[in-house]
Formats: sequence, C-alpha cells, structure tokens
Amino acid sequence: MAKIIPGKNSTKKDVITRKASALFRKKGFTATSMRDIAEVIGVEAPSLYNHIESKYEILKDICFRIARLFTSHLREVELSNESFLSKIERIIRFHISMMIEEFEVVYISDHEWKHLPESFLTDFKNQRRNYRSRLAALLQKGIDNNEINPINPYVAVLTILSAIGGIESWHRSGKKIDSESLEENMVHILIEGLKSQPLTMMHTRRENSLTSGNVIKSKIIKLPVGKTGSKK
Amino acid sequence: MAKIIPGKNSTKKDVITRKASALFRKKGFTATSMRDIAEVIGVEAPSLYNHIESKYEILKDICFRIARLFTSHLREVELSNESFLSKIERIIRFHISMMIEEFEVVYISDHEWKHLPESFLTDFKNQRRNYRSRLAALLQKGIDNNEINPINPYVAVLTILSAIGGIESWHRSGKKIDSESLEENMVHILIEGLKSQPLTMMHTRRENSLTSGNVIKSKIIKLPVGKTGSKK
DNA sequence: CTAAAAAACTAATAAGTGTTAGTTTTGAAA
DNA sequence: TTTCAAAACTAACACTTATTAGTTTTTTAG
Repeated sequence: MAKIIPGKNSTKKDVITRKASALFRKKGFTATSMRDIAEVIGVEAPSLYNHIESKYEILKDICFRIARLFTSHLREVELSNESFLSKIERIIRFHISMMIEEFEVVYISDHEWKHLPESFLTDFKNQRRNYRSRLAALLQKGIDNNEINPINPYVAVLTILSAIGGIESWHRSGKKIDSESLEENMVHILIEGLKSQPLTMMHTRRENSLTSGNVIKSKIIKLPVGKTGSKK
Repeated sequence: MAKIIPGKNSTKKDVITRKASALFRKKGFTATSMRDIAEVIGVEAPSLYNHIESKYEILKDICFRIARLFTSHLREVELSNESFLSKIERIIRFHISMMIEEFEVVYISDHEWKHLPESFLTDFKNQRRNYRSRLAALLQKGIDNNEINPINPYVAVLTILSAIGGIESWHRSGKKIDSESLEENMVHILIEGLKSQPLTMMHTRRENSLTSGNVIKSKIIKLPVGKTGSKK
C-alpha cells in the first residue's frame, strides 16, 4: 500500500496535480486516465478521490491558476512607468520564462482548456479574450506613440503568443540550446519584428498606408494548396 | 438508412476524413468517437468500416498527407534560384496559406500527431525533424550571406512555425481581420524580425558577437515565476 | 428484371472510462 | 496502547470505447 508523500510546502493535492500535469501534457487530457495518474503516483485510482473532486477539477485548477498568474503580471506591467515597447518586451519575457520554467502547466492551459466543463469554459475563454485585448491595446498605444510599427495589433498578439507557445518543441526535442539563448533569440526576433524602424530606413514594403494602423495588403503569392491541388 | 454521398472527385473515404477532421480539430482526436463521426455524416458507426480500416487510419492519412505537402514544397524552394531571405518568405507564406485554407487538417497534423500509433509515430517525427533541419539550414545560409541576422536558426524555425500555427485562434475567434491582412502583417513581423539591418542601423542590442551565429546572451530580467513564486 | 456487389444496418464483444460504496490499513495524538 | 481520522484498499457500477459478425437493404450491371 503505497502512499502519496508530499514534499515541503505542498499538499497531496499538489502532488496529484503535478504528476497529472506531466501526463496531460504528454498524452493529452482525454487520453490520460485516472488509472494512469494513479500509477505514476504509485496508488490505486480510487484513492485519488480522497484528495480531489474529479478529473476535471485538476484541469480547472491548472488552467485558472495560470490564467491568474498572467493576468496579474499584465496588470503590473500596465501600471508601470516605461515605454510601451518595453512593456511589450517585459510581457514577452514573462511568457518565455513561464514557458521555460512552468512548461507543463502553461502548455496545458494553452492547449487543453477546451476540455474544461462548460461552466468553466465560458469563464476561461472570457479571461483569455480579455487578456489578448489588453495586450493588443498596449501594442496600439505603442503604435500611436511611434515606438511600434503600424501593424495590426490583433495579428501581433496572435503572433507573439503562439511563437512563444512553440517553446514546447524545445522541451520536447532535447533542448538543443540553453534557455538563456533561447529567450534572447526569440525576444530579438519578436521585438525587431514589432519595432518601428527609423525614418531613414523606409523600404519598399512600406511605400504607403503608414498611418492606417494596418500594413498594406500587397499582392499575395497564391500557392496551390490542398489535395485537390488546383492552380488558381 | 442514410447514405454517404461523396461530391465530385472525392471518395466516400474522403467524406469521412473531412468530417472527422472538423471533429478532431474541435474536440481533439481522443475525445472524438467513431459514433461522433458517424453522427455528423448521418450513418451508424460500424458503417464507417466499409470505407476505412480504423480510427487511427484517418489520423495517419491526414498527418502524412500534410507532411508530404510541406516537404515537397520545401524541396521546390530549395532548388529555386532566389535569395535565401526570399526562400524563407516563400516558405512562410506557404505555411500561412495552408493554415488559412486547409486549417483543420494542418492543425491536426500539428497537434494531434502524438496520437499516431507507434509504428507511424517514429516515421512522422523523423519527417518533422528533417523538415525543420532543412529550414534551419536555409536560415543558416541566409545568415552566412548577410541577408539574415545572426540569430540561432533553430530558435528562428521554432518561432516561425509556431507563430504561424497560431492562426488557429484566428479561425476560432471570429476572423476579426481579413485573410490577406493577416498574411501580410504576420509576414511583416516575422521577416522584419529575421532580416539583417543595414550597418548604419546598428543599435545597442547588437553591440557585440555579430559573427557568432548566435545573438548575445545579455542580462536576463528574471521574473518571479510559478506557484512557489520566489524572487531569485 | 435479375444477380451481384456495395454499403448500410443491428447486435454484441471485450476492454476501458470516471467514479462510488464499503472496508481495511496507516500514522499521529491522547 | 488505545483511539480516531486520514487515506489507502477492493469490488463494483453504469457507461463509453473501437471494432467484429452477421444480416438486410440499396445500388449498380448485365
């Protein structure tokens, strides 16, 4: 009869959540059974119910804890006194650090939230939408202030957040680079992609619409796509 | 007794694959049952087995078809005669187009491949690794050729591919922007983030290590992270 | 119209799901 | 050492899972 032995400053529920996180990340929430979780802990499945209410509760706890963490960091940055570009950089770095250090839970909150029960789903999606709106608002202010290129802030948010989410594959495939370089390189790409270029730097791609808040819709190279693979 | 009615140029298996794709994307592969698939088609679950071999076969077909598509496009670009930066841009645009036009299957091949049966898993992961290596090699050549900033190509690949994967959320939340603007804005951010800046543009962030192939590991703002939230 | 093939159906199987009930074991306080 | 609650256990339930077998219906070909 094995026992759940919690470390310092952590309840038995924490142990379950941590072990479950690793499985949810690796196999997905639905493909992970309570028996799977119990096994890695070294206990029988029904024993888990002495500490948790349901499988969904584990997922719910993870998702909302992470959401709370990001939201409160965002509030802090919003209130700080610094350039908008620097606010954005701080947020990017926070996301990267979280993705590096709290990989599994952040990944779950990013990819497994869709399995939340309906009651929590709506709440979570609202929080997510709200977070992205506020991030977009910061970007818009940076654009108005000529710190950031007049790109569409919605697209910028989407690009930033999902780029960072890709750190998952860094964890999965052998960490071919140290975490500091990873952070610096990714920050570099994203910030350079956002930053407004000095006026002397104007180049062909921006011959018009500098004031619109959207980059120009230039000609698009349409490529044959899909299984019916026709050339249009 | 309902029937599967295939459109022109598509078998009944294609119908199943298409309907299944929508479900796999929305609910995930594991959370989608054969009965779910059968229901949206308007047929009983066992009837599906007149056209497919197993549930896994549907997933396998999707993943490998998409992998083949990207690989053959990559080969084409590799052989083309143009600058490395332009090669990269073409690849980025292809990924974006695919993500816009073949959203569901590309998403599945990106996120549900882990549920492939072991025999196919290894093959798929190899193809994926190979694709990313070749993309990184193109970036490296662009760096050697001073078209691209001396960033770590591995990080660049990771950033590019996952940024584009984020187009998922564009589909999910109401397409708040038209697809052409989406493409142009995202291409802009990514290409500007990669492109080497003319020498007159040097700025503080690049005061050294221009030749190393990696950007500098500068001081990192460490943020308190995680539930034990300690300041280091 | 008839015969054969294709594709639907119903019924059932064996395995796996989250979870509950009831019981026994464990570890700490008295 | 006794007492008592916390936490483990076993057994079981009610469903759901992918899939097979066997049968009936539908479509196609001659």
